[in-house]
Amino acid sequence: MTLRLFDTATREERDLVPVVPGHVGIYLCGPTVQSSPHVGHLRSAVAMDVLQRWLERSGVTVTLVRNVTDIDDKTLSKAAEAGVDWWAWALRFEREFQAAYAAVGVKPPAAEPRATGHIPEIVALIATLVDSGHAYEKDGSVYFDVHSYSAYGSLTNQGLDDLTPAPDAPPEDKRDPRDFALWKARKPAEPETASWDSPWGPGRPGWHIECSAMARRFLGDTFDIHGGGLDLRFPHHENEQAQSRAAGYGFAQLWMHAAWVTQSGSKMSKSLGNGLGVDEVLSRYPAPALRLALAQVHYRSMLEYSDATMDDAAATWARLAGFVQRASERVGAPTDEHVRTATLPAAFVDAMNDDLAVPRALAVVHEAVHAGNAAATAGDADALRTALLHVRAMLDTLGLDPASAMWSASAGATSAAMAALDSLVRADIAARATARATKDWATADAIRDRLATAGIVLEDSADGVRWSLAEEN
RNA sequence: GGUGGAGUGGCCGAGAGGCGAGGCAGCGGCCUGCAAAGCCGUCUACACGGGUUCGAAUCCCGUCUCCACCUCCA
Repeated sequence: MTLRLFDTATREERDLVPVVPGHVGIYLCGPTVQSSPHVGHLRSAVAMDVLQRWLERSGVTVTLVRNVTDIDDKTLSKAAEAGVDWWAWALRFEREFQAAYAAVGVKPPAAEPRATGHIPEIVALIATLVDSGHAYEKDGSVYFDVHSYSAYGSLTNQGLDDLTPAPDAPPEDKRDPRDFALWKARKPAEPETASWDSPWGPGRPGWHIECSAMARRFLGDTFDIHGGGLDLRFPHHENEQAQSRAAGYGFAQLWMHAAWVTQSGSKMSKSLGNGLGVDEVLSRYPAPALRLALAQVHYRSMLEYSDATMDDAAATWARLAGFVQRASERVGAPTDEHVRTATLPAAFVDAMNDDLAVPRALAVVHEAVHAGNAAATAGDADALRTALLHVRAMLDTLGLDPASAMWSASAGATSAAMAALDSLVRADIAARATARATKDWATADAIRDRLATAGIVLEDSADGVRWSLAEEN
């Protein structure tokens, strides 16, 4: 198998050639936990989760590290405003982010390191840069000297002269306005708990250096893939790469960047204040529909978010889940082992290997669903069984198998509760059948309506009446 | 100003020189007491202007519009 991925650094698709055969190390820039997660935050995480699942399906061992930036200027200022300890503020939102990732089926990363938990590695890396002349200390802060590293700008295809410093940027004590902070000296107004000892005095790490240090700690000097949102390319990723390579490490071999989630054409962002909360969306739509909405547009394309986006995704999800359920009732569900090891349709494999072309892959899924439905209509059990297996196997690799433990409609209910509910619903179905037999449509419809109000959907079919829990939350 | 991305049918969204991806919605039919689901059939495209070619949504030139990064941002 050859997986081709678009490398943002070289701006071309490249074969993924792991540093260690059979193993892929991925570093994903996680959240700065200073406010609640919005839908846009989930995009890069879902994209990387799809990548991880696809690699694992191909027999590759994946180590995915997603950091938590638990200290920065805004965390300190917002916590101070709220009168809360900064570390409590950070942890509160860290939990919210974890819950949001989990809600849309993102696998927990192999490691989820916090910046504040890796001060020794950060200090050591800064010391290396100071010793080799790539960084300098000034009044207790340490800055990276962009002139000392000739490849600075290579990640984003920019020369030093192209970079125009913000006109209103404070002069600080830097040799060049483009130099960036590795270590920030403690300011008198900041709490003591927000500073650590260092060879340059008390202070805290700059944003970029923490990722360089943690990536090396968990993935080694050279690793395979570094990912994040498109907005992190510059300055964050450019700076990370400059630090790590200036220090002598190979760092990331390939860069992946996920595009925006937009609303009315504008990027969702904290600073614009137009971020749509994950909780709000999940209160209105099933979680797998949100995952589907986020995954079904290619990860490098803008994703315009609106109610229509979610309505479409919810309808698509209902169609997929409905097919899997009906088909399973008819020909039996394949075992999980069978689903995980099934041979995938070639068109699906080709699409996924072509820079994770999920939209194309989903088209193959839809074609299989259609083939399955047609087989069901024609009474071809073998063809239906094959379609069901293919559909579930493909959706499994996307983290969207409706019959998986995570997404099955009754996942939150115990089997005892479902059995009890079943006996009650069966009684109503029997009563309705009696009414229908005497063409008492009013009574029959009243029973169906009452169940619908309770969130139970009845469907008449050639095989009899089936009931299911409504998908809507 | 520098760097990068995008304009496809009513909507979403793939594709990237010749076989009209797929989904949603619409229309006609089948099934059905009705509904739901499903099946069969079907309409509507490639921002604009030139050019290359037997043939262009796809390549080339130009134009317009939009978005992002260059300051914290997934």
